[in-house]
Amino acid sequence: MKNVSEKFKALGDPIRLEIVRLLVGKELCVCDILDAFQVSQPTISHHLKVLKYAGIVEDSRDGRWIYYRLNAAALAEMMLVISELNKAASKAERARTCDA
Amino acid sequence: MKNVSEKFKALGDPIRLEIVRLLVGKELCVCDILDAFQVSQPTISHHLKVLKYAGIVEDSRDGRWIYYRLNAAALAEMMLVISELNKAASKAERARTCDA
DNA sequence: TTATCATATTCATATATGTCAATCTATTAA
DNA sequence: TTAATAGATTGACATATATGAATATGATAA
Repeated sequence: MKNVSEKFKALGDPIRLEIVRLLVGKELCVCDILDAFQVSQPTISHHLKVLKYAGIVEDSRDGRWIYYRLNAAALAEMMLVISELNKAASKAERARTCDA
Repeated sequence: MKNVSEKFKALGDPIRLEIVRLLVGKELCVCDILDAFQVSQPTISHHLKVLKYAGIVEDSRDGRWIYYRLNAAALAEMMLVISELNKAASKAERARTCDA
C-alpha cells in the first residue's frame, strides 16, 4: 500500500472523492459508478486505478462485473493522521481564543 | 475556504504533509520550515500558499516574520469525511470477515 | 465458435503541478 | 535614507495528471 500523502492525493480529486462516497455502505461495479458521472468509461477506470493504487479501494471480479469497495486499513491510516492534526489544531485554537 | 477535495489535494504532497506535521503543537515562521527541507525558499513559499488556499493553514505577520499555524476548522471538516468513510469501511470489513 | 458485454489499457492532448533562478515587497536596522 | 532580512511573486521548464477515442482483454451468452 502506498504512503499517506499518496492516499490524500487520491482523494484530492472531486470525482474520486465522490466515488468513495458512493462506496459508503456498499460495493459497486464500475457500471454503477459510471452511471453516477458525466465522464467516459476510461476516465472512471483511470480514477479507480488511482484509488486502488493508493490502497483506498479494493476490487474483486464476479463474472463480467468487477466490484469495488472501500479498504478499511487505508482509511484508518488517514484517520490517524487527520485526527492528530485536528487535535493539535483544536487545542491551539482554544488557547488562542482564551488568550484574547 | 475551499472544498474538501481541495483540502485532500493539499495534503497530497509529501512536502506539504510534512509541513503540517511540523506545525503540530506550534506556530513556525517560514524560515523555520525552510530549514527542515532541502528545497528552495520559493518552493516552500509555493507549498504554503497551496495549504493556505485550501484553508489548512493560516498565517500572521510579526515584524519581518510570517508565522504559519494549523486551521482547526479545515481539519475538522476533513476529519468528518474520513471518519465516515472509515466507519463504513470497518463495518463492511467486519461483515465480510464473519461471513468467511 | 461467435457475438456481446463489462472493464482495462493505450495513445494523444491539454492542463496542472513542482521546482528553481531572478526579482519584488515589506519590515527593521544602521 | 540605505542596507539587510524574511518572505512572496514571476517566469521558465520539466513532469504529472485528467480526459476521451480507439482498442484490447476477459467473461458470459447464443
